[in-house]
Amino acid sequence: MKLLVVDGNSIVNRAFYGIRPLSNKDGQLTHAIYGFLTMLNKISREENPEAVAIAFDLKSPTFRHKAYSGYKANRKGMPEELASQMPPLKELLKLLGYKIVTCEGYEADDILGTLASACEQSGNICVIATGDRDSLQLVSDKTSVHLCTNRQDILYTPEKIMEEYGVTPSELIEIKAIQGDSSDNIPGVAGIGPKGAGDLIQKYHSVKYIYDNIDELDIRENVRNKLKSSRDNAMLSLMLGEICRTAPVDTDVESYRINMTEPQKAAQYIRKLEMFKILEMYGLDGVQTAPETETKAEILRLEISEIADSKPFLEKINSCGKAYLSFEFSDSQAPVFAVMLDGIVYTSGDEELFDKLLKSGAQLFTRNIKSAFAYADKKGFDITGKIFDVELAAYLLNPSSKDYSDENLCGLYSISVPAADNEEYKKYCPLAVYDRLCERLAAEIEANGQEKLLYEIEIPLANVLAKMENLGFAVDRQGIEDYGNMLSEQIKTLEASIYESAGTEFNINSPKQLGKVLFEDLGLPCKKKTKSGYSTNAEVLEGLRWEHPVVEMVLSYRTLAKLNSTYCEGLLKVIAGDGRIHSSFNQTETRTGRISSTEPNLQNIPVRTELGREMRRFFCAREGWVLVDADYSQIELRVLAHIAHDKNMIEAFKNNDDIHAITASQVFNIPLEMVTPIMRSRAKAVNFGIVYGIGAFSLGKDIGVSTREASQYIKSYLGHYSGVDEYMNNIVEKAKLDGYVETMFGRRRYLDELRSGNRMMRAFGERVARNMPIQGTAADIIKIAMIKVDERLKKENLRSRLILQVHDELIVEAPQDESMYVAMLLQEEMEGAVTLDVPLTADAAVGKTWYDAKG
DNA sequence: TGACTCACG
DNA sequence: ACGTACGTGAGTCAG
Repeated sequence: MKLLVVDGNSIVNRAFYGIRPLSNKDGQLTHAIYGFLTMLNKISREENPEAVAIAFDLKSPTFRHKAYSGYKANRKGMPEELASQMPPLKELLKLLGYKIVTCEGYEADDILGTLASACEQSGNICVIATGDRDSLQLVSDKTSVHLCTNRQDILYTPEKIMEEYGVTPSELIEIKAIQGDSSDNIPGVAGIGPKGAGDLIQKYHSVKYIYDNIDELDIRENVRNKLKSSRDNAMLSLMLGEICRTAPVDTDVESYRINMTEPQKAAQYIRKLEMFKILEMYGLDGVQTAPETETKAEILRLEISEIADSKPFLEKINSCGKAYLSFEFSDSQAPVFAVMLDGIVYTSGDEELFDKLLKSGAQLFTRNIKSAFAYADKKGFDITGKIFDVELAAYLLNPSSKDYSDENLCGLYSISVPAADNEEYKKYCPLAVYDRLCERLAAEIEANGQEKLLYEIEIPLANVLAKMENLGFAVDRQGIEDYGNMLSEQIKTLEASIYESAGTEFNINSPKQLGKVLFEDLGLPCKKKTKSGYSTNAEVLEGLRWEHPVVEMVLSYRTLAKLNSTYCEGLLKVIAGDGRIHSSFNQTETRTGRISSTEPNLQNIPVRTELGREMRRFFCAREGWVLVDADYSQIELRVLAHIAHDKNMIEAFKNNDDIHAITASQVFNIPLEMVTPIMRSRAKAVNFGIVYGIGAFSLGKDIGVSTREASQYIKSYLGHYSGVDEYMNNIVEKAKLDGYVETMFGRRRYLDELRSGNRMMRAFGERVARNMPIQGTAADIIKIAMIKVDERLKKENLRSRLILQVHDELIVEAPQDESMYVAMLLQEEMEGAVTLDVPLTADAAVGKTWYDAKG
């Protein structure tokens, strides 16, 4: 039999520091629990043990079997954020059928040693899972150590240890006795480190032998003296370093067999912690959780029937004024839908009935309302009545979530979903409890003060986005093909030159192969590395430009290959039958409130380089029409000036000054006339940095000055813009108190990172706290502008339509004769979307193609 | 599937 | 001592 012995404390520590904080709605942190179970599961899959023992230290032992006064005195206590996860973790492990082992006066290490010995004696196999190299001394032909590190797991057998350390497992104790271990307060021999200790033990095998023969051995004199003066410490260390194998714990391997007796309880507990991935991992996602009232015999059944007669059905909906609705559309756009009434789910495919429902004026409770808007747009009618969209509501409540499915949301709010006996009907199960789910979500939206955000921004926006998707963006297919062919030619030529220059043929697209060629075959100096090898990104290559002619060619190759594969080939693949590209605009993807664009992403079409910008010549208006393009000028900095109430910055924007030049004159303390282009561009980078949450190192790297100099700039900046300085400090403090930050319109982002024990993670949380209200408010503003533009185009019976948004830019396709008016309309609605303490300005331009229409 | 690279605001 | 600015999506390689 195979026994897996888990070093619980070590693994939970790795999980805690390795994963960013997660918590459930009660505020219970769960990332250490989640990480622990994920790691345990991975190890179990690899090792396949029949029995598992999970060893933990006890919190405050009353005595130690190792009588050494300073022992582990300097080991840090467990942070509260981790301590709070220990009781639920242990409870959950028990529910999952694992046996937990602790022992008064003994450490987890000692339990590992004891169980490993027990296995060896009873002829069983033992695998120890730990993140700590201390346990390697326990390795034998029956015991292996599965070491979990940040990078990868390594399985240690006696052979592997010999390969890595050149000694036997038990000789590791001898090495440690000489080298010492400050984290365990093992003194060792002063002045001898891992290398010296390893060499001594490889040669002489034991500390005792070394001391017994110390004057006869071939040892360097200074090492001999160090050994001599630390003799007592070395002997003590030998004792301290050896893991005890006689802890009084249950050594009957049979008793550790995995045995989950109450899967329902386990499932319920996992749901309470909101760890739905774990539910799947243990195959418990199908296990029904007993209702909290303990009337567990009763299983909710989905009651379902077809709508026989639509007339009385509609009347009933109209009289209650609410419809809980789910739907999907087939390729022919025929709807299949279901409506919940009094807990019963009614299904239908009657198109006329569906349209009537959408037009009835009843409040619709549903999800994916964007696709219903798209359907109505295609059929030429409007959806009336108030709309509640589950996914949009859930997104506003927590934009960081990755899963807005009904199942997940019901789990989140402990709403038991009825089960269906029919596969086909499974998808309708949550609809039977939609009244409860919607009520909960709506109540939270109200409690957060996010009603306007939901009903006046996101839901109307879904309609605008649906229409943009339907209409699409016309493209010049032939133009893209020709351009792509031209690129392919150049790529072929470059490829040949690169092979010749490098003296070898390889896959230039493979960073691994490219790294080998540049840094090994050609011997170029390597400055930066990635996890898996040499870094070959553009920044690194720029630095090597003058080292070898092949570098320049690789840079060009990369540029051309990207243009060709992502843009030419990629876009050609998604041109629809109408000659237009219909991107999807996702409204629940970003954590800041921006929209995203997929299949294809039209928000990252090249513009920064002239060659890439050519691509925009192929995005055009249909025959006789033109594009009207308008973009906000400095919207994020203006938002910052407003929310930070910074007098200085507000004044600059009121005067319609060149903000980067003004910033330069302030930061460098010189008159505006004396600002050079270089200074302006540095000031611009500082402005960007401020919005992103600033760091001197990165700013310095960005503008090519020392970290020192960059930090001078920042200091000077914050000195002149004291309102910004105050805001940056206050927002972080507020975020720590509230647990979230928000935009001017109440869009929230929760920041569990701020409570992390990990410094990097906390620093990240602080930058996000500074940035999200700015980026998010700007996102809110352009969304409002889009809704207003759309409304006005409709109200004024114009034929022009919005076709694209790129964060601070809107594009309208307009008939030639409407173009001038629409340019004005766009500018007006964008600038007037909201009123801030600073003016908002937008610049509009008209052109036949996107290239021409962008100022 | 994750890592790397690179396109955009 | 350690890694380094915010937010995205797509193509490619390699395990």
